[in-house]
This record gives sequence, structure tokens and C-alpha cells, in this order.
Amino acid sequence: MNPDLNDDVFAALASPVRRALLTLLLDGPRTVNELAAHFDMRRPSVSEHLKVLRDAELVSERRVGRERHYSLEAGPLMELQEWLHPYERFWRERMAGLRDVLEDM
Amino acid sequence: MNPDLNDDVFAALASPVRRALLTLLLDGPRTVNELAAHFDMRRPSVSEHLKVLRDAELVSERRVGRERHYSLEAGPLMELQEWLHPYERFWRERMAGLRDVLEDM
DNA sequence: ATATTAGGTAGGGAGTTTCCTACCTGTCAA
DNA sequence: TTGACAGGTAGGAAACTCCCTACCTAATAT
Repeated sequence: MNPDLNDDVFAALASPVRRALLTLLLDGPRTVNELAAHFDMRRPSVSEHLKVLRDAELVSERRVGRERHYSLEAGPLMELQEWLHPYERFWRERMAGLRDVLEDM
Repeated sequence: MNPDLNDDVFAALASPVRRALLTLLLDGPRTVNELAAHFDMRRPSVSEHLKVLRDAELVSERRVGRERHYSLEAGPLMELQEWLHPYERFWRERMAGLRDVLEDM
């Protein structure tokens, strides 16, 4: 049903550091050093986090001279949204329940 | 911004077993034994997965005699959908790009 | 009362994750 | 051409995950 939404994506999103990296990339492509500056962590560790994101195809890299520019790739996140669809009914029901309670007050 | 969407939710979703448990609960509340029957795994392990889901508030439990009925709680998934919002722009852009390529063919 | 059933908890082993330092290659600048 | 800089890779320690078996309590059934 969602053939391309695999474990790797969920595993990649499980780390707060990697989620923060994705958030930083919302503002456009960034080099590894620019990204690393935001973390209390050595650069090689950031490199490894980027590798996990690359393997999950959540980011892409473009080589520019001796720099590497990382960009957000939102495809897997779109599939994640699709994965959520079957659950949507449940939170709508809960919201409806909440609304009813509020109306009774 | 999403104060209630914490690490626990992403970590809970990182396991394929736990995602399968949520999928099973789409059909309504289930006991631990009913859930465990779907996995090639001992029951205590399923219990532990359920504990992780409970801690992330993705499921709730109701005691009925000696059984425990687990139910889906979609609140955190709704927050996950909200977490995705800032990324939506990116996949829309990608889709638009794809459409343009197709139109040129 | 006793046996059985539902299901949680404890402790442990194997595998994985996450960080580190040390080191390497490739590019640019002097 | 030599030095400095960007950033990836290797190897290893500490912590965490995931599964197991053994065991426990509470509730039902006999």
C-alpha cells in the first residue's frame, strides 16, 4: 500500500537530532558545517546522522567544490502523511467527542 | 509549537511491530492475547511493545476482569500530522515539478 | 480450595545506536 | 606546491533496544 515508506524513514525520524536537521533544511540547502554549528556534537556525528537521512531519502546531497550541500527531500514525508490517513477517523471522533462535552457546558 | 509531540511518539513508531499493533487496533479494541497471535514473538515481548505505546499515549488500556483491552488513541498521530505541515510545501513543489515534466512529454 | 488463564515484571544476552577521536581524501588559496 | 579547510570513514565505548525464559499476581472455572 505504501511500498516506499519503509522502516528507514521511521527509524530516521526517531532521533531528535535528525528531526532538527530536517527543520533546519526547511530554510533551504545547507552545508555540513552550517548544520553542525547548531548542535552540541562533533561534526563526524552530524555526518553520520546525515547519512541516515540520506539512506532514508529524506535529504539529498549536491557536491559544490569541497562543500556538500544538503537539501530536504519531502517525498517520504508525503508517504508518512498517507500512512496516517487510516488513523484520521479516530482523532476526528475524539475531536467530535470533545466538542460535544464543551457544548454541554 | 507541538508541546505534546515528543520523542516517545517517534521512538514508538520506529518499530515495525508497534506500527503493526496500531494497524490491528484500527479494527477496534483487542486483548493482549488477540494481538500477540499476529506475531511470531512471545507474549511478554508484545506486552513490552504495548507498554512503549502506552507511554507514548498511542494506546490506552481498560481492565475487564482478567483481560486488558487495548484501544487506539490517535491524539499523538494528529500531532504528528501537524508536525508534517511545514514540510508539505516541499512535496507540493516536487509534485508540481513532476507534473510539468509530464506535460512536456 | 485448586487449577487454569490473562497478562505484567525481572533479568539477561545479542544486536544496534550514538557518540567519540583519529585519520583520510579532495579542493582551494598562498 | 604546500598548507588549510570541507567533510567522509574507521574503530571503539557506553547506552539502549528487542527478544528471550522464568516468574509473579489477579481473576475465573471446576
